Amino acid sequence: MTESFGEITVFIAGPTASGKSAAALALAERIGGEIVNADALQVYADLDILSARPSPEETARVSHHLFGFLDGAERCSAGRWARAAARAVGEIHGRGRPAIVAGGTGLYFRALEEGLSPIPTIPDAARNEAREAYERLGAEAFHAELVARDPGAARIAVADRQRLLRSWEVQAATGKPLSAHQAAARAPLIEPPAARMVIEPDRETLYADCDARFDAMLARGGLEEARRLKARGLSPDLPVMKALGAAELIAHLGGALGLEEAAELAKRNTRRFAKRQLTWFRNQTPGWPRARTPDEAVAAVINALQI
RNA sequence: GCCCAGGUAGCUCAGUUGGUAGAGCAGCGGAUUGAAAAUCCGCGUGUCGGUGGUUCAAUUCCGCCCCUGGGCA
Repeated sequence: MTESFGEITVFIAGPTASGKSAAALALAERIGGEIVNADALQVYADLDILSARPSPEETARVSHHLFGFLDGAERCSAGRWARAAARAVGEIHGRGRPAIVAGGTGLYFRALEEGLSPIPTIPDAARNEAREAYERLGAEAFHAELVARDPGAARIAVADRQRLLRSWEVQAATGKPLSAHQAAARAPLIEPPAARMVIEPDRETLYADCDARFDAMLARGGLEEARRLKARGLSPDLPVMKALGAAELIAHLGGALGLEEAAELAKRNTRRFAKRQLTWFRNQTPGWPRARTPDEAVAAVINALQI
């Protein structure tokens, strides 16, 4: 819209169904920006309807990046996403335009803005070894063994299988404790954002919107999308298989649940997820300004940019 | 109008032989360094329908009233 905005970055974060995409789109049109996805599941090509990806009409209006760019058989990660996002932001700036990073994955924003401790990609062999050891030892002994090698691992809860495995596999692959890696300095992957915003609707509205959106997904063919994903026969461990809605609908297609039941479960799990996101943003991004609606968010960002 | 049954957490209910109450589901708070839509930790949130009475003490017993469901008219 004007030249004055130039090569800046704006973050728009918020829980699922809070209207982030709409806000990002409106803002992009106002300031001539391009949008970069910061949502962990919207990166997968297999999830269009079920991850509420922007429509063709929307992507025709403004350039969108990092949506549906990975096959479901692949595994995204905070590091992988952050590198791709930094590249996308750089390219957008190369065109002299603002980059609007929008999504609901708090860790991704942090990885981009603050960086992650440098740790090499863990080969499958180490991952498998960790899982094998976990099965063999059981959580208790696995945790004890881990702490013996890396006292820093003591803060990981015994029941937190995922972090336990991560810690083990990093040590196995690099010969150095995860906590030592994490003590290393982190470097931001991009220049500091010119504005950051969290859309934080009131709880009742947000939950009602979560429920309504799932019904809309079903109406738009969500069940068919789940059927296609199920037909691929991918490993249930892959992130794409954990998508809210997809997981419940696939369970229904397998005969485990009635459709009504699956829908209720999907809505409930979506509400819980939205709550976890609110907790993250409340406590992990305390300095970011808040808005209750997409419109307020856009207005506040514009205002902040003009000061 | 009369007769039953019931009114306890947001919902469905349990319970207290009188000492102000607890389950499931829903919900709430927190952690978060490459699976993060993941993974994990913590928390009953309550005028026991209302009002009088009996009692040291009533959510519990008694009376009356209100509400809901069923039956009879």
